[in-house]
Amino acid sequence: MNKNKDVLAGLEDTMLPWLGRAMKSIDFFVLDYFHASELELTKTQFIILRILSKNDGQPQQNLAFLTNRDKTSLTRMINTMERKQLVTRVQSKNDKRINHIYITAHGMELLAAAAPIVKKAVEEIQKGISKEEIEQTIEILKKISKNINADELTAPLNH
Amino acid sequence: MNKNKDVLAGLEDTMLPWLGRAMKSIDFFVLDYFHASELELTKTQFIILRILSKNDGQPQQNLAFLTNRDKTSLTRMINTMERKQLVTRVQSKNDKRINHIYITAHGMELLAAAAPIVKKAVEEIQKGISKEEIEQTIEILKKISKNINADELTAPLNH
DNA sequence: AAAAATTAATTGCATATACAACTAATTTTT
DNA sequence: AAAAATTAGTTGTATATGCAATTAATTTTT
Repeated sequence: MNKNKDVLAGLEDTMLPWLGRAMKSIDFFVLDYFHASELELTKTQFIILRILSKNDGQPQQNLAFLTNRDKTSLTRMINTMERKQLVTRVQSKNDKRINHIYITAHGMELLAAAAPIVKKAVEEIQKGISKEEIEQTIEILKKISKNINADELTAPLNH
Repeated sequence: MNKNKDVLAGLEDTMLPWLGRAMKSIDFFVLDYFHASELELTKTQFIILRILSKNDGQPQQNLAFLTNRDKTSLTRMINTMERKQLVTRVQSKNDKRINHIYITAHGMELLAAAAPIVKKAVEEIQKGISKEEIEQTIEILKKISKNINADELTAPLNH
């Protein structure tokens, strides 16, 4: 019975491992759902398209911030998505360093096709959980994000 | 105001995007914590070591199941971890197809070093959230995983 | 006992992600 | 105006992940 084992046992009473497991399950589930629907989109691509549908023409770095991703990760995401004609890069005329990212018609189509599939997946995921429970859980999740972001302000990051 | 936009707006009232954001924040946070402590471990490696510390000598496929990973992903995780001398593969004598995975002394050391760091990170993450709220949230997360797994039984997967 | 089916693990190919170092463009200092 | 600092994006290198197809070993059928 070592000290190490004690700490790790206590971990099961925290949200961390359960969040990890739930997220992992959800990732598989959504991936399967997309796959089964023969939807040529990944979860990340869906997230980026969704942001663009609300805020089109964002600079890459902004998009990285909005989707909580490292800018290098976003660069390569946009490479992939441009190759698949989901988005286009447009260099800014005012500042040649900046690429504005726009969703294409094809991107909008796939996003529209994804919407009902995501909606159905969410129904499955939330089955048997009351509206109040959902609201409470969302509040807790927001608190977690706030805790972390408040902490990061002391040591600003690159992403 | 198109149909697509409606569905996606409703998404914000579900747990899905908030879970995604919280998890993404946590991943960055834990990564930073490990990095700042100069701990030569990734989150995934930590998870696998933790399982092994409780259930040493698992066949790879079992380990994939226990950590909710695709078996090909696990094969490569074990490649990396074996290279770093965190674990060892031992071929079963009864069944030559099976590799049993054992944690090494070095692996145990790093796991022990990680434990207090993880503990501290969890404290930050859960700051200002009551014990009751934590318990309730864990129950919801369990329900989510159960919903998904119940669903997958109808179409068994490879992982 | 031989053939067929199943199983555990691996490899090929593709996506996603992050840190460090870099390039090119712009802004701030001096 | 020239030098220094900052900023947006890219590239190199590394980890992590999944599906499809493959290999090798074992079990089930015939």
